[in-house]
Amino acid sequence: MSRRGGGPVTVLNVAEKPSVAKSVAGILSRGTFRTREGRSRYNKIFEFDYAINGQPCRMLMTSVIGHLMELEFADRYRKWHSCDPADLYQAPVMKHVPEDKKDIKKTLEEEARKSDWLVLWLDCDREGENIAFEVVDVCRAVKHNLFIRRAHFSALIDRDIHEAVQNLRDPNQLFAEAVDARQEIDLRIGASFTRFQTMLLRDRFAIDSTGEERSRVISYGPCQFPTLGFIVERYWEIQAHEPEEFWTINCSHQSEEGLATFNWMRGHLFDYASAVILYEMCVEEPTATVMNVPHPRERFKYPPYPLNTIELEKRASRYFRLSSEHTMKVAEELYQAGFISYPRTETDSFSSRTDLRAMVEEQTRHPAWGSYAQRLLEPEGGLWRNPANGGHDDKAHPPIHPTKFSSGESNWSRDHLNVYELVVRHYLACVSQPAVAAETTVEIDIAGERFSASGRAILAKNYLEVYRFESWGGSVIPVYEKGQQFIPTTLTLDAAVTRPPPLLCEADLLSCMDKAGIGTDATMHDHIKKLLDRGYATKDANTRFSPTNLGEALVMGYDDMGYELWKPNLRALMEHDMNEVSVGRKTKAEVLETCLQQMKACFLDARVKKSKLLEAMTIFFERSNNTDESESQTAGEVVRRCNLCNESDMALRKNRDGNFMVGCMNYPQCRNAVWLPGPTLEASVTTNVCQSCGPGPVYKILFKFRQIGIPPGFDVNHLGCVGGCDDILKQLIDICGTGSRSQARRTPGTAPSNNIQGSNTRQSNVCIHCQQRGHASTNCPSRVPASQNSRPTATNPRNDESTVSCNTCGSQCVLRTANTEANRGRQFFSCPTQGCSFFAWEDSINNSSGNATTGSNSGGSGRRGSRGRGRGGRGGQSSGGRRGSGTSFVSATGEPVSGIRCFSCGDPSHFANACPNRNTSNGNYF
DNA sequence: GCAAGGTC
Repeated sequence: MSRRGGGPVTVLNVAEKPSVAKSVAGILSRGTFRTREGRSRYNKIFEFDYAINGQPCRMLMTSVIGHLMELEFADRYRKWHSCDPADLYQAPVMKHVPEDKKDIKKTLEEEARKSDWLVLWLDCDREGENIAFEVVDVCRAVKHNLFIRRAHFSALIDRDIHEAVQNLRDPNQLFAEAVDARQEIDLRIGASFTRFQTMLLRDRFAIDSTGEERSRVISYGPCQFPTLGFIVERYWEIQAHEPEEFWTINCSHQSEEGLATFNWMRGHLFDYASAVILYEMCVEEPTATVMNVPHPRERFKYPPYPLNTIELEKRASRYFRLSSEHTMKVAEELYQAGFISYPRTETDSFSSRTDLRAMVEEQTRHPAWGSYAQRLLEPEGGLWRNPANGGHDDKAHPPIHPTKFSSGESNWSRDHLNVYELVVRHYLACVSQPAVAAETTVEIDIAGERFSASGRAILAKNYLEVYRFESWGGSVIPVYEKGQQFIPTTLTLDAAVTRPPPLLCEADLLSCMDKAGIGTDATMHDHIKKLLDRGYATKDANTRFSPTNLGEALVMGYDDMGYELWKPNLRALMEHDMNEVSVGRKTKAEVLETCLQQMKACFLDARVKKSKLLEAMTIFFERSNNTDESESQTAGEVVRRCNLCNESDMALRKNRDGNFMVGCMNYPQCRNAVWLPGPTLEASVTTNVCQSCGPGPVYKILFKFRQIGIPPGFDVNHLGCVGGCDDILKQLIDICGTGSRSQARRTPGTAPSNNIQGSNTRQSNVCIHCQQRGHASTNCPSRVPASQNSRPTATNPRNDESTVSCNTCGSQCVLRTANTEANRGRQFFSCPTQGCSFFAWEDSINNSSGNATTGSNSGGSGRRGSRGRGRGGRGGQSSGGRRGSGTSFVSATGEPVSGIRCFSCGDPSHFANACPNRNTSNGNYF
């Protein structure tokens, strides 16, 4: 440590924000500092004496307000028309202090001139380090020989602050450089794409009716676009969803003790015939036998982790429907008034040095939760529990917690009351014991099918008493004894339909951003608000987001170019590079060069492919009158009146990829569309009217298919109807698919479209059998009742193996015999494992090995053929039935068994319960 | 007029 001969040195201390300057001054001076005004009315200067490592110091403590500087292009590049946007990848950039920060700069300059040392108390993260160097630049410019040191602290508590000042270090240049690189990349990419797309699109299209096009900015940013991408992607997922029917057997039992609702342990089946067979067997032998009654098991519901910014925003959105942006505004005001701690924090664990009980003590006076706080402090109550550690620590701020008691201030709005209440109740919940319950599960067997029912008795609510935002329901079921038998009160076969996931709500969006690393805890709400301000998305009353036409068109345009500029990957790569710079594995210059080079190439290519953006916009917007372009849109030939909106005609069209569809001319108001087979080479509307489809007239279309694209047996020429009567068309779509965008963009987990009647999944009440509206598939007039004609279509020769192993769940499948009118005596395999929905008719299994005959071991009834496990192959053979080999099952002798397919998609490599079509993340597919 | 990052 450098010292000057004997006398005190003057030390200028600078914090990132006024509150920290005041706290640090208070701690170091033990509350004896003097305050004077600086040039900025927010940034006071605190003075006190202190000794650093024995060196007497005259301390001056002041602050900035976040970044002091902004990055900007050199003058000549600032006007939008001053240069080609591509030039912005090389244009000189410089940091400057914006007008509203000039007074802070002046204070720093004045105080630095008087000082010998400069000690930097910025937050201990990359941005803080970067701000530190901004402060250094300003101060050194007026005082070249300043001695510069950095204080490292993780919390504004005495021990940390005293330790920090006695262990001053050098500022971390690498951290600051990582931020420099981030700033420069963000600016160059953001400005170039924003200028490009604004100038390209704004004047060409009538984007809004307010006549404000001239001032509209169609911005691009590496955070705002991925955020928009999440919204659009979910919207497309909903558009692409095709409802699929499934069946489940439900059972209930009403006794004097109450009602028990039993769930089928297979869950549900997508195959109607299988479900009916199992159901009919249950109905014919409906006696339920109680298989086991395990002892009640203790269950816990744990309190949440300590509150950080993202959780505060998510919960305020869920509980009070506040926008994240508004929540932060209210929280900031509560913080400024001293009622809650600093609201921008990633930290969700309390330091072991925090006085947790003192904060509870404060709240004991509150009329609503005071008595709970009091009980928390009573040791005999046993309600206290040290808070869990959420695993995040930004090393700068503690979790959000109450800092001052209030039972409501006169100037508080309802939102202030709500946010304060959330912070307090959340804190009290964190230091409470979890809720406890006893759960019992009863399992019954009806005709070989298993059902279960659960009851839950809440033993102690604990934290739920104070955390009114969460609940945990109790339910009571009658007591059963093992072996007990009863006849169910109801036993039904019920149909349901898969539903698309909901639009993203604000909490979902924040989670997506958090997971993908888009924005920081302090800026996420800004990015969301920006999408609304820019007119890229809208938010409904349930805080769910939809893209606007503009938002969807932009994402569609870039997507069609083949770029993932709207996906989070780019930001993730940039973040990764920033980390590399901050640990010294890459230099700032290196990262800037490679990243900007790639982005410039992408920019230039995007400009070449600008027609994709224009085409996407054309789908949603009229051409503006103030352009001289004369790209006319062909109206297409009318095929029929739109059977969805009944307001417009539907016309035959060909999209830019050469795919044909018949779409409503009222698009985008009406999205009714029928996509035609992918291999369609030519299509033209004829004057030939279909005699069976209505409401008429529905004109037939003359197709010419690509010979190479259609299966053998189909003619390249076909006169077809899109009204729903044309089986050939249906088959071709089933086999070859369509050119539908929704199909092309379908997420990997959704089933292919075979809906010839319309891909407009907003109208989801379509019978999946006849594709007509107005009835569910269970009531479909075209359908033969399953009990009369429920045989699967499998035509494979009889299988000679009686036992197969389910490769999905690893269990031995059981050979059973159907006992229903339609299928009496027919044998089938079913997997006994709970939750595994494997079912296969024994006579549909094709095994050419001709081994031992079936049935010889199956006993009189054939219900429970008990065999050795057949998995794993024989001798040196590998298990030919493993997934991926094309056959999922092996016989008892190790031979592969073919002919068993997934009920859902028909793929022989898996069964329905492992079908990727069901395995989507949204939890709404089954 | 453009980005995202600080913060009053």
